[in-house]
Amino acid sequence: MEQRIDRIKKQLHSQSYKLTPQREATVRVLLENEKDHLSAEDVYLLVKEKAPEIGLATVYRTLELLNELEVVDKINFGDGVSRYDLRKEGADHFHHHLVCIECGSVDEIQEDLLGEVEKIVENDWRFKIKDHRLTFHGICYRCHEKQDTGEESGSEVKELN
Amino acid sequence: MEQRIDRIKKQLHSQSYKLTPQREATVRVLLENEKDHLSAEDVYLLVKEKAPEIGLATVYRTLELLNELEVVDKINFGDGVSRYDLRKEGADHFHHHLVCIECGSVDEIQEDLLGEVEKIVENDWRFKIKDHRLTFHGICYRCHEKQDTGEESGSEVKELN
DNA sequence: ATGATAATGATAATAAAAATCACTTTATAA
DNA sequence: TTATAAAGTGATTTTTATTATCATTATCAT
Ligand SMILES: [Mn+2]
Ligand SMILES: [Mn+2]
Ligand SMILES: [Zn+2]
Ligand SMILES: [Zn+2]
Repeated sequence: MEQRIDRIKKQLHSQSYKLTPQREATVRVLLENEKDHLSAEDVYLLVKEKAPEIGLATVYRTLELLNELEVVDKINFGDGVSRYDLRKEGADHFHHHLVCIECGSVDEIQEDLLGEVEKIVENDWRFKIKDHRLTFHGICYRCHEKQDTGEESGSEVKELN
Repeated sequence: MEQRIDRIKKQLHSQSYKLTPQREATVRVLLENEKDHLSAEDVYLLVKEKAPEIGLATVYRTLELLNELEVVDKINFGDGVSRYDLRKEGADHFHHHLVCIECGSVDEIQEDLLGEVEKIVENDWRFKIKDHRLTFHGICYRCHEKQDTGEESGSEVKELN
């Protein structure tokens, strides 16, 4: 955790940005919620708990900055807000997502899986890939099991797409 | 074209929706711009040319309806607006996209390419895939060539992500 | 210290999408 | 047909995520 923050600090410095208290608080929230997919508003509310003086604009600016530095990836699941996803350190590809249309859960796939596909795209379409977004929509394993037992779904998720 | 509209008409009727003149005009615009990725506003402006009395709200409602019927797919390239993409008839998967970070062009890949990947996801994550979104960000072949000759990019595209 | 620059927070502005509502068109049934 | 309900429309307002503005504060280099 501390080491991770230190490396982000260095990364900021290398582009002559500073790790201000507000930025650090924001980064900490992201690290502490690594598995989640927080919106700017989500981040704002969480940061406020430890740094109540922070402004929403600063959170937006920080997230934008972290996105430029490729510390976070900005992603849109089609529910009307951008979400910010901490990029795994050293990962050379953005991980993939499984969005459950039943319960709204978002699971992650860290495995690349696209190696062959990307080769084909680069060769056949002469397209130099810099990044990708891959999201599957479907039914997660939890909802499969629930359906078997006829249990309730218990979620309040905005309709996707 | 006419046959396609007829099939969409039947599809609407099968769910007891009507193909009103406004809906037909909207569908025609989508068909005539099949290769583009129009926003609701884009569609509105184009429909107005042939049906000037149409309202923006109706266009939004029609696009939402066509999305439910899986006639169009709603997609977000990270530039702040939803775009509507006519689904190829009989296609059982949503096609993929190549977004050029240099010139903003969006090219399409109709080939599936994900067969093996989806098998792995369904087996290893026990996730029943219903749909997917795959977008590559990078440099298109046109911009590659331009870079060789040092030519100008000539685009005014909102920053992606 | 001093002046320059970067960063912040409050607030206003922007704009895409959704909601509202009066009105019109279409379907249904007496 | 007539009337009654339902579906659809267009103008408009409302919502809300994000961006822009701007005065103030913190940081850095001389
Ligand atoms: Mn993720
Ligand atoms: Mn497309
Ligand atoms: Zn689920
Ligand atoms: Zn290009």
